[in-house]
Amino acid sequence: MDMAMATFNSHDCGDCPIRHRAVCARCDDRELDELEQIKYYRSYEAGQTVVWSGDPMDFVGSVVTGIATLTQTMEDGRRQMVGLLLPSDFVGRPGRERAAYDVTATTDIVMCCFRKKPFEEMMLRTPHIGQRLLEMTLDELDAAREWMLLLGRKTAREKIASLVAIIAKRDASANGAGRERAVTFDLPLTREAMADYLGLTLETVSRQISALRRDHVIEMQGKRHVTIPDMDRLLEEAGDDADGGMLV
Amino acid sequence: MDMAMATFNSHDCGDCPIRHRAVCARCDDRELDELEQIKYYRSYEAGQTVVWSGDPMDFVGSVVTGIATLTQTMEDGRRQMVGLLLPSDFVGRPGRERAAYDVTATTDIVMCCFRKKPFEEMMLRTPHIGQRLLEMTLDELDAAREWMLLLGRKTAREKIASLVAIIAKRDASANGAGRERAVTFDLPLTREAMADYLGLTLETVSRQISALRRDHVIEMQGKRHVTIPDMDRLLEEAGDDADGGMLV
DNA sequence: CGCAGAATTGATACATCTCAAGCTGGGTGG
DNA sequence: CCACCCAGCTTGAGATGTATCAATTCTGCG
Repeated sequence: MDMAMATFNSHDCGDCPIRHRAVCARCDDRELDELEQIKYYRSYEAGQTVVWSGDPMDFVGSVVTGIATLTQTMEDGRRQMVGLLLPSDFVGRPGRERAAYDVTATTDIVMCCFRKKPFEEMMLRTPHIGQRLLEMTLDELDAAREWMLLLGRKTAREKIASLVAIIAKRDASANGAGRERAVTFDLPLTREAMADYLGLTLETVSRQISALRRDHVIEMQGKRHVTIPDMDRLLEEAGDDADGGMLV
Repeated sequence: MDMAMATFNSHDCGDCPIRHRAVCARCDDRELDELEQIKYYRSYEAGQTVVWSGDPMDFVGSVVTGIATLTQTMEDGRRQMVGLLLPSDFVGRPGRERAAYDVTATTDIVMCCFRKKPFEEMMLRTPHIGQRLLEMTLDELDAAREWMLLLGRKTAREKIASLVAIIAKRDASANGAGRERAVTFDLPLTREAMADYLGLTLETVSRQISALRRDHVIEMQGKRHVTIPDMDRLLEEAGDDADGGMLV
């Protein structure tokens, strides 16, 4: 808890790091005040389960810091990650009683939660929230569809390259860096989580990472820290068009 | 065109077959009047492309009758279907200039289109539209995530069984039938389209259909008409829990 | 009737999975 | 402080499911 809160101590929406990107992005000061009435923070340590699929869920909320995942599990244990939740991403569905997926913290996380009932009522009165949520949901749907192409049609090597590219891109946009020079960052996922993301086994993930390393598409310092010497080369390996499929 | 319009001749929202399910579902009479101002119908024949990915798109709209697909294509030609559009499903994204996917009619279809600019303006004034669109988008996101599990973790046999189950379920709900007795319906997709849906080759699709037929999980009259003697058996083969993963 | 697109079936190749054996590095208790 | 331990990771060898290439067989239609 202390670890997770270390980088985030404020309870004031005004200096919230995700103020301009989360579900509250379009809210004016009055609306923010109202949201503050029903909000509270919760922290989870890396590895903890936030909610189990099928469990009742009496809140919705936003990831403030850290990374969480949405996964689906079949009866025999096969697992597929279906969402990667980064800061500002929304968890839960207004109008739904129970969680549809397992939500797991992969790093320490802080969430900004709203009690579901009051939030739903406020949504009806406050178009700004619904509008922003629609926008975010459409973005998620696009991401899910890109992911479907990856799962259905890409080779293991392309899958790994794609995942690395996605994380690199997110990091670049978070840190405001351009594409001009070598990018470096940490993989926030274990090999097993990557396998669940990509529809592979963890052994195949490991092998393909080794192969990309051998071919100098990526460089690694330790098991988690990655350097991309040539982003265009990586995107080529990912099978995306050179511009990374950006939809303006 | 005539074929497609045969089952739908009205231009009055009042007797529209998707009135209660489409993006206009929550609209009152006044709002419907306003929508009628900016709406027009278009028909496409089976096989026709409605829009190409990347092309400018100056309308949004709903499928009224027939079935269309959303597909993504890689540079080397690999294709993955990322959406199956049934009557009442929405096409296009408010705020987006260009189509993100290829939209193709797989049967003759009729679409109810709205000019994009006026529709966007009306959305800002009319919470009912945005609310319904949010609901529909969240449903699509759930469907996309179920599909991701299929693409990432299911075997070819399970994929085919799942697809048949999905179509059977939709048909049952359209025709109001319960689960009690044998269901029969037409596959609205070619083997190739099924392959694109499932992330398989068309040969594998064909082989697995033959296998399910041999094992009496499905029965077929001709190449398209299917009978399900035992729905629970089919769901078992699909790898879903017995209740089909219904989220109430 | 015969052609063309759609579907089936067969033989083989190959990518990924499975099972199994080590490796590595950071934390812990003796 | 060091040896051990253990989770996470890597690598290997062999099995297997699906893709690929190729040949027929259907089926609807001009």
